[in-house]
Amino acid sequence: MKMSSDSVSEGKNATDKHGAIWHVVNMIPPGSVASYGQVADLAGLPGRARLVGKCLGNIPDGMQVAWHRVLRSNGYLAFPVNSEQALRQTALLQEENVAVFNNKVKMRDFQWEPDLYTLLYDLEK
DNA sequence: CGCATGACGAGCA
DNA sequence: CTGCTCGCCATGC
Repeated sequence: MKMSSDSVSEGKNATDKHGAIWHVVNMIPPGSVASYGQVADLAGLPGRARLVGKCLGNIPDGMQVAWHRVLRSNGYLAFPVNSEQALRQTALLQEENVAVFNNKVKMRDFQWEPDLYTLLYDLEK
């Protein structure tokens, strides 16, 4: 059958991407954090860090996503110091024993490192 | 059409 | 550490 190359094609539409992203984010274990780029990579969207940020800013009402475990690759929270969002994120992180100083987390100590099983199985579902 | 803007990131000076 | 450039791409003007 013929499938017009426009509008369709490319197996992933926006919805699929959002789903993949939220799936990855919700796999980050409590007490660990991941960067936007890391989430993008694990979601099969290399180089799409900004897309991850966009998704986390458009979480459907009611859906539960561990958005607070995602921050910049350099360890800084993605929000301005003392902003409402930064304060809330800091509180949520400290509740799971993730240390936040000066709007920043030490990635060396808290960055999530998925084990092989997670990479081969859990991330595929 | 170009141009600016994002919950971003890596490289370089 | 700071600042600048370029890559990324959806959106809006």
